[in-house]
Amino acid sequence: MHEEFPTDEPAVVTCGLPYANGDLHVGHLRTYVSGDALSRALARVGQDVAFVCGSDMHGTPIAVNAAEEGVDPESFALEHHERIRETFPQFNVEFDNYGHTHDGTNTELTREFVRSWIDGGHVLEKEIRVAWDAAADQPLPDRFVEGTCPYCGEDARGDECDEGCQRHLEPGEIEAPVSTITGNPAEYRTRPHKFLRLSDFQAYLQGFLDRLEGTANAQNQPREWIEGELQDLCITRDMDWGIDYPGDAAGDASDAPEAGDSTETDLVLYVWVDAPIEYVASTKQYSERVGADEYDWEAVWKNRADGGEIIHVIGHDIIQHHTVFWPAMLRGADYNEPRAVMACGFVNLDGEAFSTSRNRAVWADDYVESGLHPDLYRYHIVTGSEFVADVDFSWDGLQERVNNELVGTLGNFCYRSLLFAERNYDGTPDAEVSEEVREEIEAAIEAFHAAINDYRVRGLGQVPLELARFGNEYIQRHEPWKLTDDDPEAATQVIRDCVQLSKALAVLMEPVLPGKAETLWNQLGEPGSVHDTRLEDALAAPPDAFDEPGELFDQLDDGTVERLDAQLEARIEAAADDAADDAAADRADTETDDADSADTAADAGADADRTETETDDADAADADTMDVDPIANDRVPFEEFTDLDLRVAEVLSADPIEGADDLVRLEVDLGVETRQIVAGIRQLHDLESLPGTRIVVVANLERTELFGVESDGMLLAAGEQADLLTTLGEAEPGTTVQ
RNA sequence: AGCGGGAUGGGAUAGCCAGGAGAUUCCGCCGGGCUCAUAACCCGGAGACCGGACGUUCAAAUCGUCCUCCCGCUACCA
Repeated sequence: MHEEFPTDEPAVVTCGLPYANGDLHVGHLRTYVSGDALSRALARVGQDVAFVCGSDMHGTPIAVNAAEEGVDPESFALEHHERIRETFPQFNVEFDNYGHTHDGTNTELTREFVRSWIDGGHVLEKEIRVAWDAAADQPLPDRFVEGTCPYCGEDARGDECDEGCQRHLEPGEIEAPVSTITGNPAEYRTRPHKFLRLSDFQAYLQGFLDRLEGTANAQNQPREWIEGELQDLCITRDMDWGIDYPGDAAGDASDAPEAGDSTETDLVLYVWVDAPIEYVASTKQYSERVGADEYDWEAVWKNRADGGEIIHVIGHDIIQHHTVFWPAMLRGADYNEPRAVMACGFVNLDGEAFSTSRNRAVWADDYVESGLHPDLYRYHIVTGSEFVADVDFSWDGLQERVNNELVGTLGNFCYRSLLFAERNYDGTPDAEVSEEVREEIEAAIEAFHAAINDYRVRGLGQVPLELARFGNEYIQRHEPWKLTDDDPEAATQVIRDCVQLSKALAVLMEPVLPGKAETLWNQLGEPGSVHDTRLEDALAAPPDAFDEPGELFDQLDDGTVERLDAQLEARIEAAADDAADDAAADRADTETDDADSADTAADAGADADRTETETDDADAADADTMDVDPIANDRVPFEEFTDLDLRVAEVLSADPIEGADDLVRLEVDLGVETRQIVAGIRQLHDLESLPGTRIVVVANLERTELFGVESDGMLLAAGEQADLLTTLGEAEPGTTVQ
C-alpha cells in the first residue's frame, strides 16, 4: 500500500502530548525517546521529517488542580509546560517544534476544524444530563465530578474510570456523582451540548484501519470499537478553561455579549478535541519558523492527493483516541489520515506498575540527578523489549545492559580499535576496507532500513550492537597486536576495517544514542555533525588522522546502583507512610461526611484488607464460594428507605436480548401495570422456568436503556448467583414491600 | 462473554507473519584462549523435547482446532 521509507513526501513524527499537570517520569519518556529515535532514523535514511509535540494544557484536571493551588489554570499549565519542555533535551529528545494547546496556532486551527465539521453537517446538538453542583451553582464537567463507574462499579473520576475498567465515560454516565469543588453530592441537570457524529465515519474508519501501519495493537484493538454503531462524541464541556466552541462566537448573539465574564455558561471544547490538533499546529509552527521551502506542513497534513507520512507514537492507553476519534476528526475537516500509529506498552518499575500516587516512580529529575548519561536510559528503554510489550525499568537492569552491552561490546570495540589505530598509525591506516567488512556494514544498513519500515525502534538499537559484536569477533580473530611485527600489512588491513566499523557504528547508533554517537564521531576527527549524516556515510573513509580516543561509556558501578535503589526504596516507604495516614484520614472523613461515598470507600478498603489479612477466615468459611461482606456501618434514616418503592411482581416472560451475553428482557406484572425490566441473569437462570415466578422489584428506579432495550425497574436478587427474592405466601402482584 | 497480546534452557528475552539440520541474545554456571582493550574481548561446554492436547505436512516453536494460565481492551447495572 505505502511505499517504503524514505519517500518523496515529507513525514511528521508526533508523540502523545504530555499533560501540563505534573512532571515526567521514565515511563512517560519511553514514548518520547522512541519517537525521537524514529525521527532521527528517518532522517538518517534521507526522509524529510519533522518531529513535533506540545503540552496538553486544557481539561478539567488542570482546572481542578489550579483551583486547589489558588492560581489560574493558564499560569498553572504554563509553568508545567515549561518544566516539561526543559526536560526533553536532558534526554536528548529534540523536537523540531514543541508548542502547547493553548497557543494561538492551536486555538485557531482547532476552531477551523470544528467549523469544518459544522459546515460538513457532522455536528449535532443534544440535551444531556450533566453533573451539577447546586451549592456552587455550576456545572461539573469531567474531573470536577467523582463517583462510581456505571460499568464496573469502581471509583471513577470524570471522563474515565481510572481505577477500574479504564473506560471513557461520556458526560452524565458517572453514578453517585460528587462535586470535587464543594464535596457535595452532585445533581444532574439538562444542558445542551455539541456532538461529533462519529457514525458518519463508520465505513471510512473501517477502511482506514485496513490501511493503517504501525504496531499490531493499534490496528487490531480498535476493530471492535467500530464494529457496532459508533456513539456520538460529546465535544463540548461546561467550563471556561479551554478553547471556546466556535459556533457561539460566530452566531449566537443571544448567548454572551462579548463582555467575557459569562463564566460557567460558556461552552469550551472537550480536551480531546484540541489536543491531537496540536500535532497539526505544532507542525505548522515549525513550518512557519523554517519556511515552507524547507518544510511544508500543508504538504503533510492537507494535500490529500499525495499527502505526507503522518506517524503517531503513543502509549497504548490512548489507542482509541488515535485510531477512532482522531482519524474521524481529520476526515471531517478534510485533512490527511495517519499512515502509522505506534502504540507502546507500559514501563514497569522492577516488575510492578508505576504508581505516581504512591510515588513508586523514577522521575525524569531523578535520572538527571543520578548523573548518568541520557543515552544509557535511551538504549535500555528502546531495546529492553519489543515496542508493543511492557518493558521493565530498574537500576539493576540498567546496570546490566550498560556494563555488558554498551561498555563491554559497543564501547570496548570502538575504544580498542581507535586506540590501536591512533597509537600505531596516528589515525586511519592507509588501506582499503576489506570485502568482508564492507558487506557486514551493508548488511547492518539493510537491517536498519528494515527496522524503520517495520516500525521496530528496538531494531534501531540492536543493529549497532550486533555490528559491534561482529567487530569484537573480527578483531579477536585477526589479532592485529600479533601482526604488527610479523605481518604489518595484514595488521594495517585489520585496523583499517575496525576504524571503518567504528565510523559505521557512529552513524548507526545516532538515533538511539545521539550523544555518544557525537562523541565517537568527534573522536574519529570527522568534520561536520553526525546528526546530519546519511546511512551511506557509514561506508565513506574516515579522516586520515585523529587524536587518542577516550572510553566511550563508563561502567555503572555497584555503589551507584545501590545508592539509587536505596533512594527509590526510601521514597516508596515514605509515600506508603503518607498514604497510610491519608487513608486513616479518609476513613474518618467518610464516617461523618456523605453516606454515598462512604459506602464505596469502605468497600474498597475491606476488599484490599481481605486479600492480605483475612485469609484465615476465608478458609474457615466455605472458601470456594464467597466471603460475606461486612454489614455497612452507615445507618440510613427510615425516610430514605421509604423512598424506594418495592413491589411484588410476577414474571410474565423472560427472553434473552440478542447480542448480549447476560442480559434478559423481562415482562413483569405489577398489578396495576405490566413493566419491562432488563436484568443480567441470562447465565444464571433457566429462562423458560421463570414465568409465573413472584419476585421483588424496585418499581421507582430511574429508567435506563441497556443494549438498546429500555429497563423500567430493577429486580432484586441475592449474591453472585442472583438468587431471586420471592414471596413465601400469596402476596398479589403490585403489593408493596415494606 | 468477546476481542487483542503472551506462555521458549535457572532468570530475562529472540525466532513464529514468508514451517526444514533439536533454537537467539543478555545474565548466571563450567572449561579454554588472548592480552590491543574499561577484570573488558574471543572460543568451547552443560542446560529447554519451545504452556497442554489433538491435527495438517515428508517436515512445526513456527500453520489449524480445542484447552489451561497470565496481561490488556470492550457500549451486558440482580
